[in-house]
Amino acid sequence: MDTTTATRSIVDALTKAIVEHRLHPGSKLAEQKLADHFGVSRTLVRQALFQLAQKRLIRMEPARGAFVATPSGEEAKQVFAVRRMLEAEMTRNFVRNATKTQIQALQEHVAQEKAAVQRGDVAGRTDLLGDFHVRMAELMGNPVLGQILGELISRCSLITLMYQSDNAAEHSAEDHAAILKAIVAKDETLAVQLMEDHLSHVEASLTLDRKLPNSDIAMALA
Amino acid sequence: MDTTTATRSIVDALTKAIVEHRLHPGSKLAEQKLADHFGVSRTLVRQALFQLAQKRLIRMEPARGAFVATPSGEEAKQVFAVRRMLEAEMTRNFVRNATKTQIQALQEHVAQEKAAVQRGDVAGRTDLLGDFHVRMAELMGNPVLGQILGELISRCSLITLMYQSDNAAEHSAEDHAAILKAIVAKDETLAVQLMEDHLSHVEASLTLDRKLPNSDIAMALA
DNA sequence: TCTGCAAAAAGTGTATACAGTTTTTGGCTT
DNA sequence: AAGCCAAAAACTGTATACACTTTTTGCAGA
Repeated sequence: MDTTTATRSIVDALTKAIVEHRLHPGSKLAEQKLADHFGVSRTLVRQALFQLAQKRLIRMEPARGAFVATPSGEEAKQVFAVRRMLEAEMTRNFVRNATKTQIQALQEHVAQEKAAVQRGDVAGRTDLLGDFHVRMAELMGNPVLGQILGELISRCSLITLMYQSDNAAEHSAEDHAAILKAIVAKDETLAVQLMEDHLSHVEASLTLDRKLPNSDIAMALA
Repeated sequence: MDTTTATRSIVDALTKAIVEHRLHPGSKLAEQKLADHFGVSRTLVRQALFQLAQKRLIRMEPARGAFVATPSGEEAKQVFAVRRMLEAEMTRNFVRNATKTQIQALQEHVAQEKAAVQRGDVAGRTDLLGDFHVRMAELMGNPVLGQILGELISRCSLITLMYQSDNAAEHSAEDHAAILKAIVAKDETLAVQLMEDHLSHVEASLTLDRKLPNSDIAMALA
């Protein structure tokens, strides 16, 4: 197993746990415990933690260790702002250049989303809803964009968990379907508009102005 | 010295060396040599290398070590595409929201660029030309955007080195001045257009279709 | 019972050791 | 002289050791 693979699997496992909300914002991530759990030494765990810190999914405090990140409302707004910038243009390019096969791939994806929503599969739904955006980026043949968006979307999962007020996320699947419809109709302006609206809706459904939602509390309970 | 600080200074030193072209694409970065040079153990060097790998400034090959990255022409195009997406919108927002103080800050920056160009300070010039864009992002009060752009711009430094045909970079200072003029005039459309053109010019000045410019050669000579 | 403090426990930060792999070296054959 | 193979050197990947810091524990005193 080459060096990246071992570390990579730890990064992936922790990312999944954070994004799927099995690890709560503010939780302590003790190196030895993780090492025992994964059956490796602290060395590999530390490598993984540094990578997660760079992706802003955790934060590291000197001599105190790693904690699941607790993004501020400010940061949340910034993340959404960047997403709107990227995804509006991405959508525009997609309408212009997408092949039938690519559109079909997205249609299948949206169908999967609907299925997950209908059977009440929360974890799968969250996964798929985020993947819709990453998928689109990848289909555009721009992995650089795809990776950046992927990281922003991971951060959004954390943000959503921390600030979600109602479960507006359920409407996302419908938003995606509407966007796709505009894409099929080659209506560039509408598709872009719907994408921007979609992201704004998600952001608006959060109560980003809440005062330190639960970071201290979560840490106290950890 | 907390853990991040030691590693951070190594990351910064290596980033600077790569961006300023003192380390050429494809060069081997042997851990022990770096450790000796910085007066630390391989542990900290490895941490730094992993961070640089995540920023795509180096690549790590299993059991073979770290090498200064040799981005492909494809990747270069993708990086520029993402930059255009982000910076077009950034410019638009800047025109709308920038305060006089912020505009003044940019004007001073452009003046510094001109000075560096006139006195033939290549290293300083390269630095400042990239910083113009990062500065603008930071002035917008969006550090998330600033960090992403900063990383893209670092990658562009590498790309520019690998593929630059003529020294069109010298025109960048003029481009910046023109963009700023449009910003001062509050001409949103023009400013955005000039920014897009500027990035396209830089990209066009590169010969991205060259076949593996020098990666093998550089590695052979390393 | 509550506060304060010191000792112990747990945890992080860095260096080093060691196993396994890749690269280099040097001589042997053709 | 060129090519090839084996031994040596160099290097990476992971674990462990150890110093130092933070947190917890438990007891003494008010």
